[in-house]
Amino acid sequence: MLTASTVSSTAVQDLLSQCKTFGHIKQLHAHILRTVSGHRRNTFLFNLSSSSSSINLNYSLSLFKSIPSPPEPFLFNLLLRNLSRSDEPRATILFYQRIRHAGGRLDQFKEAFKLFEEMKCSNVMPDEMILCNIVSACARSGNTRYNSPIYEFLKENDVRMDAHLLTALVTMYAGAGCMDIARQFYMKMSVRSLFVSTAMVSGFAKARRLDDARDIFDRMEKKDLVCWTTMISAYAESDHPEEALRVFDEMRRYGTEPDEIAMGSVVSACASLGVLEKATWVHEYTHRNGFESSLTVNNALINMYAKCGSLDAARGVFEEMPTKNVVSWSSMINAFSMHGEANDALALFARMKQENVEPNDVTFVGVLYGCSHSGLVEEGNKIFASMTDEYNITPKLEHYGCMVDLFGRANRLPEALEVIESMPMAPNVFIWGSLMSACRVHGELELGEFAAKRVLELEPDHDGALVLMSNIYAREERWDDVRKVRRGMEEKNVFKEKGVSRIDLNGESHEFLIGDKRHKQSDEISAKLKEVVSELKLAGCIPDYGSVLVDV
DNA sequence: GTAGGGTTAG
Repeated sequence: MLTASTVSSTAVQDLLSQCKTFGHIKQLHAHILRTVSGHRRNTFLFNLSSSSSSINLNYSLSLFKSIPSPPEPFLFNLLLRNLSRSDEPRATILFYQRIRHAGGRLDQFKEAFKLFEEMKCSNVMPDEMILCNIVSACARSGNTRYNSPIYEFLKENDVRMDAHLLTALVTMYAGAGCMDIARQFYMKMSVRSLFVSTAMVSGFAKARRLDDARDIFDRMEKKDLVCWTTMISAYAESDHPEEALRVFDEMRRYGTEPDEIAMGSVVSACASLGVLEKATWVHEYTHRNGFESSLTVNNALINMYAKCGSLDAARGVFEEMPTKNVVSWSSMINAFSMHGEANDALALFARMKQENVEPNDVTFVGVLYGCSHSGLVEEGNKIFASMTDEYNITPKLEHYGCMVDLFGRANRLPEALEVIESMPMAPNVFIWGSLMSACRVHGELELGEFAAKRVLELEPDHDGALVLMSNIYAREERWDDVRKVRRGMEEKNVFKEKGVSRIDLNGESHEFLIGDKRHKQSDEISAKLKEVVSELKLAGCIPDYGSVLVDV
């Protein structure tokens, strides 16, 4: 590669632009050391460091370190630009921190960032393009803790906010869920791209602010498939499946046809709708439109059929799939678990193993969920242990939740409590809530009160915990306490959320609420229910009225 | 130079 014996600046620049491999870099490095000295050597080394940062970051940094005198700000910028384009957003962010402070977390980049200290002395100001890259690198890192220092830096230095920088800022804040700040920047923009508007819609959707999301969406002059999909999945995930399907219809009226991602969201909307007729309709739709082999769509269909009550149809989709991935297996396992078929779930888990499909953490949630709902305590316990022993998967909060449920449902409450105490993370409302429900079902008032109090610490208006507390006090005839809890609930407008059950028969929807006589066959249904309950009693089952809120 | 969506669980 190297032929010139005398090295001019342009020759080195030429050679630099030819550096495509690590070997080239090392060759050129050696050449510069042999043939150039003084200030020019420093400049060449710096250029080499910059252009090698995309090939070998560590080497680039050690090159940088070897430069004896601090380079000019321009050169710092060059390196920073290359760094910020690399796939390692953390490098940029830590680098950025180095510019401002000596502190900050140093791990694998520790060595590299020692030298960035020098930048503080060299009075460097990253240019706008680089700042834009830094902000976007920060967004990609997904760590919100860098947001405000970067913004403060922009403010302190009175950086001009152009469309690029604003887009990057909106994306960063929207991605971090800071929607009010994101909106401030969004409003400053005179021209708003599809990208930045979609980022806003998506951010509001994730923050469960659907009206704000819809507002941005409705004001968009142009809409493409991605932003339609964002709006559809926003409704689907926020339990507004009807609205999701309405937006889907509107999209097609506009002449936009779905791809498999959009289709997956639509299927998912039908899953939360829970209506089998709609499910079969969407299934046929996917076939008519060429999605019959789509992994994503088929995975969503398995889940949809399971949630619409048709385990057979779910199994049908699963078995027919030309290719399956871990999501397909997990979805089918969960489908069995959901329907109380833990043995089928376990059998499928075993088959998955035979076919050498590696389970992931979600797979285990499905398996454990099945075990807990079918009372397979020992089996579930073994599987939980195998996560760490065999599969090298660290149990998450959800898995501990399943274990609390597993022991709790089986009336093995001390062990359920042990699980909570052994957790490496702080238990959340669902964990304590699970223990609380188990205590309620099994009449363990003392532990139940303890669990309910933990729930209320985390969520003071938790309806279930307040009702349980009031019922526990009522049982102990502590009427003052009962009144206190009840009055508190009234003042804060907390009501036990009423569970509605719905069944769709022949295209007609039938809804039932507690104490509800609206249905035209209400009397017949009640009579049949009584009959079933008395048969259950004969078979040894005792109905549980413990959770019914008694009006005091 | 910037930059947007999805399927399993919870």
